[in-house]
Amino acid sequence: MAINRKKWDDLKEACVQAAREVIAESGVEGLSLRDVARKLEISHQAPYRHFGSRDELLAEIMRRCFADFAEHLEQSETRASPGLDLRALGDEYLRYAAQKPLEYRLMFGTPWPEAARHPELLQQAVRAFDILRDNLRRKHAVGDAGRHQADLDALFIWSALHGMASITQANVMQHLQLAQGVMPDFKEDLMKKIDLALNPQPHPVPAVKGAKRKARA
Amino acid sequence: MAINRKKWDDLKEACVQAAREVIAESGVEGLSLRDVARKLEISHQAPYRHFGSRDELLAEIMRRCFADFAEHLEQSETRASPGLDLRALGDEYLRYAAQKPLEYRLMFGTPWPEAARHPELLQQAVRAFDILRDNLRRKHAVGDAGRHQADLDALFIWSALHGMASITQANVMQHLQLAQGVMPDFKEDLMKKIDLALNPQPHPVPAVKGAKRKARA
DNA sequence: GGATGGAAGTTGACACTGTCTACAATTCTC
DNA sequence: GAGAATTGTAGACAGTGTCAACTTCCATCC
Repeated sequence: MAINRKKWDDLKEACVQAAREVIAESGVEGLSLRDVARKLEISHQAPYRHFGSRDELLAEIMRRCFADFAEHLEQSETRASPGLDLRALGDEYLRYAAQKPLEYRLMFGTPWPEAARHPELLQQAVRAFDILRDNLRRKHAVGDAGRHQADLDALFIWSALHGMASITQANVMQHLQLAQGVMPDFKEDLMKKIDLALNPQPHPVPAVKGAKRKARA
Repeated sequence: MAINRKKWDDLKEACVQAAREVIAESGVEGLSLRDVARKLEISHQAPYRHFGSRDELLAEIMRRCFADFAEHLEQSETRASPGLDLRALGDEYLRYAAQKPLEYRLMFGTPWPEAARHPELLQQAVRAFDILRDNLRRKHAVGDAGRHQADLDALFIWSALHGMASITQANVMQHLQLAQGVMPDFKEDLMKKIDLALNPQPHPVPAVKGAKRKARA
């Protein structure tokens, strides 16, 4: 039993691994179950013993990406000193998107394969969002008003971060003829503006490159 | 000559139109040149006389979407009273995304078909961004520093707007168990935060729905 | 006028895909 | 070991994008 179970897991695992390689080589659109089978030197129907369809394989890969993503975010949070955790969270979000563009595109740029039919996928995705939301809830008063504001803040941060991540990856930025030095400052400036939006300053502060402000407790 | 030319344009135009219908019915992924041909009751190879490949047809549709999008943004700008133009621009951006989700997804959610090979597509996309950028340049000092800041502001606004648009369309929001009334407030709150980030307040102002402030000259 | 050349549209083929069905082999259970 | 269930294979089907050869048509030139 154990042996059989192991073999089964092996091939399923191998399929996922091979599929990720195919995606890395040819993109999500280029993923084909037959490519996966060829890579593993098995018949073109073997993967169907473990995944009912191409979409199911894709959903499994996406689920793992979200789990991996959420883990990264969680780690960054526990590493950061208190008060800087939001900043660290944003850094980690953007670092992940920059370092694993294919995974990021897979999670946020691919039409979801019938989300309702893949609850585990959904669960991991919500988990990632909850890390951000829980963080913000700690900064707001308890009660309905606090939760309301925390959710709005979370959606705003997510919007800005996701917007930047996908714009950066769209490789259209090179054609915008941006002023000298804008691209390297993009991230820092965006973080600063998020901070400003969440913590309106009593006194206007001139924008200084690299300037960071601590989030209020 | 004129007749011939017209016939040619007719079929090319009809292909684009039919393709947009197919996309509206089955999504970008479901677009097939053979579907287009069937819809027009022509042979499956006829569209190839006008578009070298499926990607080329897609690029043409995307180009038109961007042109249409840019036109909408421009109109909103000329309609708005001065000082409110940025606000109107953001409103129009989000309205367009909400009312034409397929077009928006096509422009910003589809992997571009080799951007370098479709300069007209790129040109229309940059045109849309330039509307936002030109608007911001008017609010900043002339010179390198002003251009630098205007570009950063434009990228930030674009990030936030695009982030919100794609998050809203991802139909994942329904599963986030957001607090009561968060979704209807999402847009207004995001706009307010963009404003706060761009125009830091000398004195903290309580958030009032619909409050608008004039941008600094 | 008629010949001619090129463009537009058609037909047929090829390789590829996802997925269904029928079959063989392997492994677990009794 | 016999039977049953799981796992893998082989073949087929409809669908796709795209190449090549063919027909049809129309504008141009003699």
